[in-house]
Amino acid sequence: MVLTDIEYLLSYLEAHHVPTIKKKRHTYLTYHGLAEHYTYVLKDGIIKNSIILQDGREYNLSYIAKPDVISLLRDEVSRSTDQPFNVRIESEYATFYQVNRVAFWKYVNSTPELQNYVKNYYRKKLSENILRLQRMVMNGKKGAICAFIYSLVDLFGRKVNEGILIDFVVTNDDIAGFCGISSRSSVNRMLKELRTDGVITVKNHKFIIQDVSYLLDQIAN
Amino acid sequence: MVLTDIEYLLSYLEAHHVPTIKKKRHTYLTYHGLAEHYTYVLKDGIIKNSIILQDGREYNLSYIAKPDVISLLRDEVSRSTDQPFNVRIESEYATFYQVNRVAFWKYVNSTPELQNYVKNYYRKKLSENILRLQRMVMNGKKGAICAFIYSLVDLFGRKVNEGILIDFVVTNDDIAGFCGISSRSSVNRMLKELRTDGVITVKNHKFIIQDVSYLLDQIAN
DNA sequence: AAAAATAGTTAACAAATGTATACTTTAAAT
DNA sequence: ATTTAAAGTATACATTTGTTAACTATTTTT
Repeated sequence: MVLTDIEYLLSYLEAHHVPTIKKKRHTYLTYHGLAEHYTYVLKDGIIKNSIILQDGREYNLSYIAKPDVISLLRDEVSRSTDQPFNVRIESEYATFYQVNRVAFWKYVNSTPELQNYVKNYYRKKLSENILRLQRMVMNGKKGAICAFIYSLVDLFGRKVNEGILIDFVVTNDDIAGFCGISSRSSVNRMLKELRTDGVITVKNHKFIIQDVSYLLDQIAN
Repeated sequence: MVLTDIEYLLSYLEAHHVPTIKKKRHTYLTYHGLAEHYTYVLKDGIIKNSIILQDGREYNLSYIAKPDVISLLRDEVSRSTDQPFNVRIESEYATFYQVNRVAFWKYVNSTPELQNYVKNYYRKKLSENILRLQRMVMNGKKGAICAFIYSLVDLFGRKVNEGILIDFVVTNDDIAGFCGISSRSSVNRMLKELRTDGVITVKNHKFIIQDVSYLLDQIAN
């Protein structure tokens, strides 16, 4: 069996008994701007990347719901050790491999498989980001909400009788932070339209998408 | 003297007498979605990356105004040869090195300096994109215009008596395509506010930025 | 030179989104 | 168990942005 790049990384971390740390829901692993001597690899759990703007608003970048390197963006350049994002735990618990930053990069740069992983990581994120930028720029806020909800399908979607269950609780404020909408009441207004139009329903605070094609129609491509 | 990565690439292309092609203003080098057997490196001139959406609108990604590899995003994966963007020439002429795609990647992958260039390229673009996404998402359209005009300073800015001259003609429709504004008349309305507030003036169809700090104040960070 | 296409400007009105407030419901902390 | 904080909902009104149209100026094509 051939290991994928991330599997290769995880098996290495396991084999070398790299220590893990476990953190509780709604605690922070790292803070935007603070120096950090470790590189973290999410082992299991769900985290959210965000940035707090100068005016206090929270800008949400992404959820990460499966094993991945956290905050790879800046650590490679050795002089800048400040974290690019806040990392908050969104599942009950999340566990992370905690690797010394310098040792991590020494290891990566001496292993072709991992150099490849890093390059692919950057390219994949870049590609995703360009698409997301396009969707955010070329749509209004309602289109942004539709694009965001659609993006949850890949992360948390599960087929059920009524449609696609997003098996993860997302608050209106979270959505506001992802889509650049100014308040939870504006988010609510737009979600209500989606409910009225039979696009989504909410059950135990979780979305069920009943009409995926409606969402896609709202997203410029 | 130590060459930067891009200088290293250019000197290699020169040394190996890689052919160049020259294209006129407002012609296209590549079209989004069309297959392409060459990789292009901008030698000199100014180009614009864009995508035409299904509804006909044009989404502008970036200007490139100095030597750089064009459309690096997808070519590495050998099976997908379709171009990610339109590339249109915006200067009177632009010249490009034209390299066979397969040969280009063979060369890159056998040269540590260029592997490094590619990795840095992805990371730099990713980093820029995350910041641009933040600015586009967390601002209204007027903030988007201010962020866009500010981004022109690095590309085309030149210090003059009255302020910073953006030495390149950008139309209102171009701005609309970069900022996701729906029409040139909306762009004009917002630009007029900036003119009225003494932030910019226009001379020979070129912006002169008189108040950079105003622009920065409009951009959430 | 004439005609056609492209681009800038303004205005009036429509639609989308922001803002503030109040109230209710639910979850978390004491 | 009680209190407090967080989250959802609804409404009214303000502001921003979209839409359309008309007119002018400029550039490009014929």
